[in-house]
Amino acid sequence: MNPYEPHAIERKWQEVWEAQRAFEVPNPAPGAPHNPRKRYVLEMLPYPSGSLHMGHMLVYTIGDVRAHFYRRNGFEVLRPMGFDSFGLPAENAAIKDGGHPREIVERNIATITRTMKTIGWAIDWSREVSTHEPTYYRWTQWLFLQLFAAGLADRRAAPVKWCPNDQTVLANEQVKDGHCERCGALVESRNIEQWFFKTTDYADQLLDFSALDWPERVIAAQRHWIGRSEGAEVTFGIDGFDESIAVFTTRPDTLFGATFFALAPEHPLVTDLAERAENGAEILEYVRHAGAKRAEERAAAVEKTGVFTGAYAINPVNGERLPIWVADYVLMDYGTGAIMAVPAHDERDREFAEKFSLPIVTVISEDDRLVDSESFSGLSSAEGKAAITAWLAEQGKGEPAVNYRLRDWGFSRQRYWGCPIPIIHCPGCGSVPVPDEDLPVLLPEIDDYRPKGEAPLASNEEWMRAACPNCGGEGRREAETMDTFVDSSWYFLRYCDPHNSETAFDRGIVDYWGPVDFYQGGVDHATMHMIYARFFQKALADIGLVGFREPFARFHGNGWVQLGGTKMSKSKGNVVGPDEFVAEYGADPVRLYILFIGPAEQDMEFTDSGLEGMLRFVRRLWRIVNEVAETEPREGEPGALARKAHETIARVTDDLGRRESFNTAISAVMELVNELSRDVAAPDARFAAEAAVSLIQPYAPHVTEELWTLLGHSELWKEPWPVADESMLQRETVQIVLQVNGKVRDRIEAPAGLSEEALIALALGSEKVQGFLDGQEPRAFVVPDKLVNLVI
RNA sequence: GCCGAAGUGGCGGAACUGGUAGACGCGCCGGACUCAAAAUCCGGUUCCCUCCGGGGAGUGGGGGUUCGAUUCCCCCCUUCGGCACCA
Repeated sequence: MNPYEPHAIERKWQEVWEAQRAFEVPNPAPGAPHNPRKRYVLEMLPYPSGSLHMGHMLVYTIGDVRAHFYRRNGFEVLRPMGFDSFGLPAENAAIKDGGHPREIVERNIATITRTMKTIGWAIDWSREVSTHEPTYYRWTQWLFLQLFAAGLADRRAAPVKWCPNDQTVLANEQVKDGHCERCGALVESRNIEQWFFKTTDYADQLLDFSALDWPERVIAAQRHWIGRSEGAEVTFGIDGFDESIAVFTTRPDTLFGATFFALAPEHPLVTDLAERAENGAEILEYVRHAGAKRAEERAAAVEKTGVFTGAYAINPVNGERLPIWVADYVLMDYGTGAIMAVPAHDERDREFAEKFSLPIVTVISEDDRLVDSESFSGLSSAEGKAAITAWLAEQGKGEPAVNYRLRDWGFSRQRYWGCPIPIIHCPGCGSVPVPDEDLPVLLPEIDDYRPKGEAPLASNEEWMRAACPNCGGEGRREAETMDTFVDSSWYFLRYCDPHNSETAFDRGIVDYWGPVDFYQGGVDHATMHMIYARFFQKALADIGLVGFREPFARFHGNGWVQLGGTKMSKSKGNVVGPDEFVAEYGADPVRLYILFIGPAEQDMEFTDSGLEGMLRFVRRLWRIVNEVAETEPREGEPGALARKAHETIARVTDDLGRRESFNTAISAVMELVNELSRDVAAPDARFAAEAAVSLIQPYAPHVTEELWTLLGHSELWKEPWPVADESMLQRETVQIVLQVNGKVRDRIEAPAGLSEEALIALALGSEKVQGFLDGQEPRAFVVPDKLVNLVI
């Protein structure tokens, strides 16, 4: 028997696969219909901002097991790979380590690719793309222009989040707890002109998850992020003035309980009111003070603050005068920036009312009925909402309204390392698209790309000057670049047709492969990438570029891989990559172990001793299969071992297919190997060995390929997935558990398929059972072939 | 505060449809092999009691449904994750 030498074996088979282009898959002929026997297996593409970590090891091994499993089950499997190489992660890494982002990124891509190949993942490398390559971002620009032409992208002034450290605007989605999602700096609010995608146009469509097989936690996160609220927009007059102010409320049923009115400090009416107020200076001082506060501070304020304007709003339902306050707990960028305050039924309004001794009027009773609400009294809260909204509409003082928490996606960045926005600003014609034939707008080389608060490209005067494509006059290029999430919003479409130089992708090819059947990645992208990509897909479908509206039919989130009890992170310096482990143990044991630790969707702890245990298993498998190959089997009928092998085939097939339970499939094969090890000369030992090797192949493709050869076969990766023989799953005898009053008292072997009566008779015949019956006549509950419970 | 996920041996976890709780692995204990060790192999390993036949308890806590509950229902506790002055 040769010793198990993982590195030699792995190199050998990787070379065979590469020479055979084993995992490349051709595109369909033009006009081919959608293929139901295809599987698009995809994992989120990596940022090449460093090397691979154990989280990548997990994600891509999950995808790899799926790719092998479905390929061997006769599906045409598309399993591509690429790099999300533009954007802040790569640029910040470049700034930190010195050098040009392109050099850093391309060096990292080379390193990562090498690692991926030593791990032996079954990737179609012919489809590799990197988002920073002009051949890719040309089409990112082109798709942007399609959305721009469709009115789904525009440039306008709006309140946005600004990271003072990264010196750029951030999308709402990229702010976590008031801090920059990338660098952790406290984020500021600014009102500046920005490029937006109109994600809010798709808010309702994005709330439709009916076609998606996604984990509840991810759907819940998106639903909450989009945050649809139904209610009414109500118009309040202002006593003594012509102006009126609209408010949004989800509780029109509480309108009779409004006791004051509040405006956000940024509300345009505040300056008007301040001019006419005796305490105008005080009001303006409050506004200035509130504006200086960061959003985080404002939210964290322990006490409500505000200032009275001296003006009064008129409650449209009863004509009551409500004092108008300015208060910074009212946000300008939600609803209308003004609220009717109902302290009895809103906690924040109550706090404010208590602080400033404003009245509190209860209008909803304990049993959820309207009280003190004139003719509406007695209605339930739900009825009241409808009735009051209808009445307001009749009077022209309000209408039903819906508000969303979701904001439009601000996607322009004041940074260098990103896809240039292909727009020329012309004093006469406005924002003019760069014509298709002039794409891509290449990202120019510049010396100083560090963030400086305005777009670095703006300092390249030569590049900035461009003729207006419309009038030929002197224009200036858009100097901002796109958020990296734009690049990753369509990469899965480009993978389908990666070398197309005529267009971003051929619709027929994309419709053939799409949507992604299995998407795998971190749930931390639930409210960022996963929303943006859904928006893109829907927009592109409406433009007519694709024929399906959801990019990822199925999604599975994976947990964090922890090492040494703490979450691995660069800042803690405890990141150990797969490279080291693979170099020491070989790829197969690491691949097996990362999936064996526990359920893939849960956080897991990667331990050296656990990995060594897996190495033991692989060596054991090696030894036992070798012994089987070298041993002449005894003559005889297939018996218990063959049955165990068929049971294992059934279990592993179910685990990898329906259940997506990758850890238990390994356990099942271990059981089979344990059984086989007890008798390598059994008549069915060879069958059991072949089953074990074949079933574990998706996890450990190298060692199983070698063992498969040893067993006298070839090319296991092409071998059809084994099928369990149903007749072998039927046992002739079964173990019957005998219970008395629900407690196990005996276990007996009995022929399978006995009637209830026969089983009861057997149970009563057990001496142990008799001892617990005290001679009484029991009632019996029977689970055929399994259990008899006798109750006295 | 709201939403989501989860609590099972010393540890990671298994038990899929209400039917043998603890598969598989780590760790630990014992044995074989060895001059010895490592490696490997074999056996044991939820806890408590035991006259060694066995008996009792047990899946975060409390209640309920059921012949029977890790699994279903109600209440509570804890941990992790998302969102959070969103009217």
